[in-house]
Amino acid sequence: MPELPEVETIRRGLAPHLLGRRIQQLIIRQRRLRWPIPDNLEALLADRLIQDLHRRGKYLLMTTDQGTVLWHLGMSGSLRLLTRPGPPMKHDHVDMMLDGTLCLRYHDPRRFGALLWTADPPQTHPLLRNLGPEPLGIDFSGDALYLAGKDRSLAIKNLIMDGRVVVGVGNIYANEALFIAGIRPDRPAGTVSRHRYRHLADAIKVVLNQAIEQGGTTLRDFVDGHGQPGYFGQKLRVYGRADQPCLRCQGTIRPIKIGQRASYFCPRCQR
DNA sequence: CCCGATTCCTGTAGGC
DNA sequence: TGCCTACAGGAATCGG
Repeated sequence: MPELPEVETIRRGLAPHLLGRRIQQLIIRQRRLRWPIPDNLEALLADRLIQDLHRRGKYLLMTTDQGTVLWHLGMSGSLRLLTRPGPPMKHDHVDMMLDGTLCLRYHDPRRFGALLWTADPPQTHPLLRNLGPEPLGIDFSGDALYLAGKDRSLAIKNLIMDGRVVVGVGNIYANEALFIAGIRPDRPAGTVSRHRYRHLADAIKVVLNQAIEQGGTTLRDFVDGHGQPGYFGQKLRVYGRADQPCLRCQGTIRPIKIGQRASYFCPRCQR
């Protein structure tokens, strides 16, 4: 499931190969993703020059000479750079043909991803306009989290997974960050002190940076732009470790559902 | 405004 | 072996 570290890993891997190249042709085999791929995207992208590859939250932003491609990988999407593409497999929905035989191929079994276009500054696009700060940027802090969470009853885990509060933190890293910070994931956001919010903000930064260093987390099918898995899965402290010993106190990691989502925590270390 | 439930989708795993 | 069901989840949207 691509969260911020996985998208950043893809971005870093692809950028050197894409920058300065021209899109020869876009081949779309399935337009129905989270939102339909725009009807005229083939025409809009033909002959466009790729000038930059950015990330905003979990969105990959491909800047061209006439506008920006917004790419979201949903939960099962992958982008692979292929030097000589073979015949498309099932769920290979889009091929972006670059100079020569180079091909950027989008694969997404569950089709929760999106491929959109804007000619305007991307930050004004409806999907990006209301996004909160980047967790690894200077606008994000424990104080910012505290302000977003005070007087609110929702679970702290849901607060940090809300893209309007902070972007890029999905289910896996929310669980990990709350373990590092020693906060129960189901604790009402309004009951967390400013001091503990500072710890939490630090924990989010730590876990995301560690995951980026490891090339992301491959639970089942995540691969980077060159088809390589990430290795942070071996370093997960609580996620998916129900009934296993806590790495800190040897107590037992407990699974709970929070807002229909799988959550894991150590009842002794997290309060 | 706030917050929980619902929705999209398909591969995988577990029960029988 | 095959059929069925439950489950996984990012994030917009709906309903109370």
